[in-house]
Order: sequence, then C-alpha cells, then structure tokens
Amino acid sequence: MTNGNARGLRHEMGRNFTYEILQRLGVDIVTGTYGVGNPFPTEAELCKRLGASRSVLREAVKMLTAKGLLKARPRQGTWIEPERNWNLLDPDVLYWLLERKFSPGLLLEFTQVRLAIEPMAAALAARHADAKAKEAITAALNRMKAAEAGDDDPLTSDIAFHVAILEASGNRFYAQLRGLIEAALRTSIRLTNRRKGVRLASVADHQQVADAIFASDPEAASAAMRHLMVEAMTLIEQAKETMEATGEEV
Amino acid sequence: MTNGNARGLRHEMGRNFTYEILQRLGVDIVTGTYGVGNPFPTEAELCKRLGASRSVLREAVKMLTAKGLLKARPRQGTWIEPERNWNLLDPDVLYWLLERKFSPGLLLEFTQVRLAIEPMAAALAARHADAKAKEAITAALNRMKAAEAGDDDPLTSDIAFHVAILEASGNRFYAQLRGLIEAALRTSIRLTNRRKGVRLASVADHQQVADAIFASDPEAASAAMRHLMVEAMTLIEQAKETMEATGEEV
DNA sequence: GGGCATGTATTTATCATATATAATGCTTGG
DNA sequence: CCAAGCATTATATATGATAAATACATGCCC
Repeated sequence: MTNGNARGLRHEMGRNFTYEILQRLGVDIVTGTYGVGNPFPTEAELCKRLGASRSVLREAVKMLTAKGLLKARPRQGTWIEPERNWNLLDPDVLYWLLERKFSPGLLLEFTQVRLAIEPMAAALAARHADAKAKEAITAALNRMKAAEAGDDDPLTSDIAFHVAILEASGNRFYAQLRGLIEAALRTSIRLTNRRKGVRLASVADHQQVADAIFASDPEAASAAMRHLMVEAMTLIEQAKETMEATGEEV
Repeated sequence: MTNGNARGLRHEMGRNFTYEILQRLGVDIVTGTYGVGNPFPTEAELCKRLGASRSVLREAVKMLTAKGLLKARPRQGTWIEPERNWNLLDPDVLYWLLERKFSPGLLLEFTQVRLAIEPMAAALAARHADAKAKEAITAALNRMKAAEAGDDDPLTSDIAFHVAILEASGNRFYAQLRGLIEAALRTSIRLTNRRKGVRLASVADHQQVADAIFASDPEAASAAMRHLMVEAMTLIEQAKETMEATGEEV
C-alpha cells in the first residue's frame, strides 16, 4: 500500500469515509466551488486532492450522479450537471444547498411547496387520520407546549408536528416532505433566530390546525395550515428583504 | 481475469453495465423480490448471481443507497429500507414503482401532489411568466393540437405542456416535478389507453389554462389547471375501481 | 445463574492495480 | 476533402489484499 492517506485525521462526519467524501463533494458542488456546467477534476486528480482511494471516490461520485449533480462519460470526463437537473427534492441536496449556500430565495421557493402541499395534507388528515396518526399529532403538539416552557426543543417539536400531519394525510408523497422540511426548518431557524420580534409560529396557531383535524373539518384544517404557511413565508420574505437591503450575511 | 462474465449477452439497457445492474436491482427491490425490511444477499452472493464484478455491484448498491432503498453496514449486511424511507420523489424510484408494480393507488397519490402543485404553478406562471416561458407554453399547446391531428405524440406533448407551466412558475421545486410527471404520465397512459371513452384531457381544456396565463389571470389559471387535475384524478379513480372490481391486471 | 470481558467470525469498507471500453481527435491514404 | 484507422485519455470493470465494524459465542468472575 503506497498511498499515504489522511484517514486518521478525519472526524466522524458520516458513518465512513465514502460518506465524508460524498458530503464534501456535494457541498463543494452546490456552493459552486467547481462552477456549474463545468468539467470536474478527473478521478485520479480528485483522489490525490482528497486523499481517497479510487473505490471511495467512485462510489461517492456515483451517489452524486444518482442525485443528479454529476454525469460521467468515458473519455469525456465527469461534468457538473446544470442546476435544473439536480434533485432538489433529495433531502441531502436540499440540505447542502440551504446549509452551505444560504439562500432566502430558495427557502422561499421551498415554502411555496409547503404552501401548496401542507394545507391539503391537513385537509386529508381531517378526513382520513386514524387514531395512531392523531396520537402522533397530539404528542407533537405537547412537545411544542413543553418547548414553550423550555422543556423540549422548539425546532424538533415543530418539525414533528408538521411531519405528523403529513403522515396523517395517508399520501406517501406528502410524507416524503419529512426530510425536506427537516432540512429547511433547521436552516430557516438560523434566519429567524437572529431577528428580534421574529419567531416561529405560535403554539396556539398550531393548536388550531390540530383541533380542526380532530374535529374532522377539512376546510378549517386547510385554512389553519395555510395560515401557518403564509406566516412562515412572510417571515422569510422580510428576512430576505432585510438581507438584500443591508447586504448582510446570515 | 478469471471471471467468465456475461457481458456479451446484455442488450444496451443503460449506458453501461453498472446502470443495468442499478435498474435491475431497483426494479427487483420495489417489486418486492427481496421483501422489504429484509436482509439483502451479500456482495459476493449478488456478484455471482448477477455476473457482475464487485466494483459494478458496489457502485450500483451505493446509488440505491443514495435513493433511500438500501442501507449497508459492515458485518451487519445490506438491508432493504422500509418503504417510507424510499425517495419517492426521485424519478428513477417513481418510475420503477409505477412501471413494474403498477399501482393505481400510488398513481392517485401522485396525482394528489399534482393537484396541490400545478394549480399554484399555473397561478405563479400567470403572474411571472416571461416571454420565453410563454413561448414554451404556446409551443407545447401547438404540439398538442398537432397530436390531435396525428402529427405529434399526444403523450410527449401533454408532458411538455405541463412541464412548460411548471417551469414558467419560476419555482425550482415545482420544475422538479418534470421528471416525476414524465414517469407518471407514461404509466397512466397505459391505464387510460385501455378503456373506451376514456382519454386524456382535451386540448381545449389545456387551452383555457394557457389563455388564463397569457391574460395574467392567476385565479383563472389556477382554476383551469385544477379542472385538468380533477379530471385526471377522476379517470384514475374510475380505473382503480374497475380494476379492483374485476381483479383485472393492467 | 447472571453479567461482563474477550475472542472470533463475517460482512462491508477501503486500498491498490491491471485491464477493458468508449469517445474524441488526429492522421493518413484515397 | 473526406473517411478509415490509429492514438489518446477519460471512465468502466475486474480482482486481490487488507482494514474496520459488530453480532455472536465463549468463558470467566462473582
């Protein structure tokens, strides 16, 4: 073994080295380190640069290819795909984008997705939710209340609430937003935390959604959820304007 | 090289052998060949069974892992993830599911996504669409008209129309539905083609959407698009009921 | 007997290298 | 000028050796 690799140095970012390289390359790609629509360093070059073996590198590149970030062809090399081909709906990709290249614009667009989906999910939940799903909603709401008193994490419990409703909708695609919302909320809290007088929606507003679902009132559930979404969107819009006006970094 | 592999036999399914194995394993997984939540054959076993080298197999498995279908850990083996962890919003995964394990239920759930997103996309398009985006919509509509006269493919032009509007919305996540809608429509046509008196929505209904967008009327655009979606959903529901009643295979 | 330390076996993870394949451009002969 | 073939240079594939992780068994101590 002639390769003096840097394995010993690494901190446990992922389960293993391959995932570490995956994260690293993923972040580098979405932050534009290599440009977009540009050629990518060759396999050999990247191995040297990252201190990884070809197996590890190739497997990481294959995962990035599976997420639409790269495309490789013999002799032609590996290329970064244009942004429109990236799987934005892949939680990893969204996380890389939001976490590392913080963009209120993208967050806004994602909230538009939530605005489309979540009210309908709430309506479906009001129609179809079974006992177990309702319990999950109640539990999440209780966590939010506990968080208000400082006994739980506000972010995690907020996520749990929205996820519970998405899953109560019975639509498997809606439930897929789970990972995406987690990525988005973890980022958006960075935005809202910084601003005085700006905070996540109140527990009371969430309570209204839950009440409507328990009352099997789809219209009310949808409206209450829409209210939450519009609220979230307003916050992000304000933050975006502030950022643009001041050129402030988040 | 001692391995007498079966490379010569293969027909050009994908660009290369790795992608062929990817497709094969992906289909096998979603169709339940290996069960769900079950252990997966070991690397060595699968290599033998598929006549693939370890490189090829590992890279395919890594791509499936990236799409949430598998999870591998040393000594513990590779496992099929529970369905809720599959990336349904990955076009490949959706395609495998719809194509090979035809399920009107899943198609219905996907149409619910379209029902949530596309009317809003049409509304956004009515507000923001630039000249180029409008041209794309017009072009797609013209293709649909040509298709009606037999001069173009009805499926492709229908897809193009919906994609044009999603892209005109200016929301990058909405535009992501492109690949998913393509997978879904290609499957749903199998459903509707079989039934007399059942067909895709008319060009006139699509025209209404376009007209509203060109008139910068978000409400009308949204309503017209919702009409298309409800129509599609009704068709699938009918087909589903028929299938369930007759136990018919599609 | 029960709990704990320890060893062992098995599976993926990683590294390394050799060879095959494919795409591209160049060259050369007509 | 063009087309067939050759050279070049990427990725793709095959394979062997070694490392790391962990389920499981084994046996010790109390």
